[in-house]
Order: sequence, then C-alpha cells, then structure tokens
Amino acid sequence: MSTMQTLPGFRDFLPEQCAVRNHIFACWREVARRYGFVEWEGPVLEPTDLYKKKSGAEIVEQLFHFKDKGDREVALRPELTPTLARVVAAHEREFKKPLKWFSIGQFFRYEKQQRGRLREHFQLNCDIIGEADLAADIELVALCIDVLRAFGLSEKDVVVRISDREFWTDFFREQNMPADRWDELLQVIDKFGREPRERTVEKLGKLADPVFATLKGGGGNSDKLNRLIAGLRERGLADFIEIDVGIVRGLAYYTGIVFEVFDRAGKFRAIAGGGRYDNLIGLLSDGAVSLPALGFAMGDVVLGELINETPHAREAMEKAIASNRKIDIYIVIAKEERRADALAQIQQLRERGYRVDYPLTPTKVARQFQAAEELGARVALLYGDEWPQVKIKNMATAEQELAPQDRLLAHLQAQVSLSS
RNA sequence: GUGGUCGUAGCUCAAUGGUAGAGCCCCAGAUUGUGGUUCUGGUUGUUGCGGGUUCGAGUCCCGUCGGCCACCCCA
Repeated sequence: MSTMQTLPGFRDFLPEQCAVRNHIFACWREVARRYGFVEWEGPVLEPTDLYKKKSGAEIVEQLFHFKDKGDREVALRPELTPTLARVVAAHEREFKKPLKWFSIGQFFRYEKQQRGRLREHFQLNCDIIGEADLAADIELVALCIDVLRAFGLSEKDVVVRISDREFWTDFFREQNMPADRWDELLQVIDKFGREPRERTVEKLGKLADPVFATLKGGGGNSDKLNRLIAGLRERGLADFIEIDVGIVRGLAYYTGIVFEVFDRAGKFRAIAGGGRYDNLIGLLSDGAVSLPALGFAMGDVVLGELINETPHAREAMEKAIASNRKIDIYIVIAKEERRADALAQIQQLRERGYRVDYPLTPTKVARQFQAAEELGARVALLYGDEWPQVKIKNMATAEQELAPQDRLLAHLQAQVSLSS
C-alpha cells in the first residue's frame, strides 16, 4: 500500500470536491434550520459495545474497530443514532421536549468499497426526541423531502417509500407468532426481492402465503399510514411518497414508521432512510430514561451521484459553487513602487469583508488580469503611474474609471456588493 | 468476504513480443501597463508493485496491491 494513495474507500477532497461537499452541507444545514432543528455533534470514536448492543449484527460485522492504547475496544462510528440515544438519556432534563436536533458528520464502515458505498461518508442526521404523536413522523418525512427539494430534486426524481413496522408486528400477533421471532421475520421481509422467492418461503414457513398476500396488498388498511399520507398531502408533498410495506430497514431498533428514499429511475442505492425508534433510549439507559424518538440520515455519496446525473440539480449546484468561489476584487500591481500602497488598501478592503487577491511576487500585468479573470473578480484595481489615483476596471464590461485612492471605497460600493 | 474485469505522464488515451507517444493541464517566453484566443519552448513515466518465460515484455504467465462490476450487505 503506497503512502501516495488514500486508503481504500477514503477520499481526498480537492477544492472542486470540497466545494461540492460544502454545497451539500450548506443545503442540509439551511433546511434543517428552516424546520427549527438545532445542530449538535458527538464523538467519532465510541466504545464498540455501543453498537454491539443495539444496532444488530449487520452493522457490527462491518465496524471499523480496534483496541486503543488503553486496551479499550473502540470503533469509528458507523451511525449516529446510538450516540444520540446515549447523549439524550444523559442530558434530556436540560431540554424542553421535543428535541429537534440535527448533525452533519463523518461515518465509517469496514467493507469492500463500491460505487456509492465507501468506507467513509458524511451524513445529515435529523432526529426528533420526546414526541410520540404521528405529527412528528409527518414533520420528519416532510423535512427529508424538503432537504431533497433544496437540491432541485422533484417528485419526478425521487420517491420516499414509507412503511410501518407496527403494521407487521400487529400482523405477526394476529398470526400467533411468538414475539421473539419478530426481528428475524422482519429481516426476511427486508430481504424480500433481494433473494430467491424459495428461500423466503423456506424461512417464513406457514407464514409465507399471508406475508406475500400482505406485501401485494400494500398498507391500504393501515389507519396510521393513511393519516401520514394525509398529513403530507396537506403540505403538498404527497407526490413524493409511496406506501411500501416491504420497507423494513436493516437496523434492529426501529419500532414504528420507517422510510427510505430512492431515485425514481432505480439507478442508485438508497439516498436516505430513517424511522421511529421509541425503545432505543430506554434500552441504552437501562430503563433510566424512556423517550419516544425518530430520525433519518442522508449520506453525501449517493446524493452527490444523483445530483450529478440530474441535469437541473447539477446546474443549480454548479451555479451555486461558481458564485461562491468568486473573489470580489483583484489588485493589479502595475508598478512595484506601488506595492506598499496596494497592500495597505488590500488590508482595508479585506477588513470590510471584500474577497481580495493580488500577486505575491512581481508579475506581468497581462498575467495579473488573467488571474483576475480566472478568480472571477468583478473588478480589478490597478496601482501604477496613476497614483494617487487608482484605476478601477469592471471585468465584465471592460470599462475603466479613475478614482482618488482616498475615495475608492465609495466608488467600489457602487460597483461591488459583498459576496455572502 | 466470494467471483469477474481492468491498471501506460497530473487527466483522457495510443503503442504486431522489438527505441514508451499524443492531446489537455501545468510552467516559461512572444522587448514598454490590460483578460478564457493564438504561436513557441519546457517539465512530467521504475508502463501499479514483485517474480517468471523470452535474445528481447507496456504486451505472455504467476502472485500482490488498487479501481470498477456482480454477489454479500446496506448506516
């Protein structure tokens, strides 16, 4: 393994990729705040037991884990929910309910990488804690949809498939299945469609026929799911959702509504997923604190791929990135004798919030204008023989005017508004 | 973790078993202080790495590392 390359599944973020990532973060953060969520963060490294206990075997087998120098079994976090549950259990009395928290962070798993699945990725996590009412589920799904819409994705591009684990546990109860087999059966339903039908039949036994019938029939008779649809219809978001009782999700801790987001074309992996986990906080705190909770996560990798291949979303992103990258003013130092005067001015402009760049070493004027162009400067200020006047050039129109250097700021205010 | 496939300059790719190349990018010039154009010149490689076959290997064989695809799994 060469030290010249990244570890498999890890990425370098060169300026271009970093800009993409930051654009994604900015949209995530902006929409979460629009919904009144507040940002928090937890540690990247946790005791391995935190995940062994509650997440289910699927995740634990893929943990990036090792022993630290204190002989502790530790793991890079594969997901945020167990951390959240722990934090909330410890601090819940400090906050009014419901908590509406979001977080943007990096997560890890030790798995052979493939397109859309690396060993490291960034996720938006949005959680509501302390509200058992379905209104919270509706709010959360609406938030998830609005996050996608912030990227220019429409109901033609993405779909939220929604299900309810309670729908299945009620069903198992009716079928007189012992409760200790429910998790296992849910896993079988989760895999339905991904493995041969005979294997599913074999695993389900006498339950096979009724399960198939239910999957085919959908959740039409579920009052809860119908109320959820109605809630989203009221917000004008119904076109984004579909009821699909085949959605169960791999994690063991979900208890109620669960959902996953996919691209309509079915080209990519799941873009986001989440659901209700009313028992997890109680489980992790050994019953000390019991709070209903729900949340979803959305990763940057699949989302980035989808944006890239959805023309209108891609254009919107490129436009946002381009305008964010631009500087406001480029200082052309045409005569080195004026460098000190130029630097004094640069300092003032920067203090006022302008994005300003200039050549660090003596450079031909033509090259300096070229740099101004490439950096996206709206104006260039030329320091040279005109001193104590400064030549102001509008880069878009190529128009030039002279201004006394002590009145430069007033002249600029008319031409250059601050980049945000 | 299993199987398939690929690996040549920073990038995209050429090269019948016979001297490793092109375009782009980057850097520098085209005599005086004005822009994504043009022209000229320049840097860049242990052909992923290690073995083997051969007079001779980028090319064939084996191994290994890495990428991609499928399976597994999917936060």
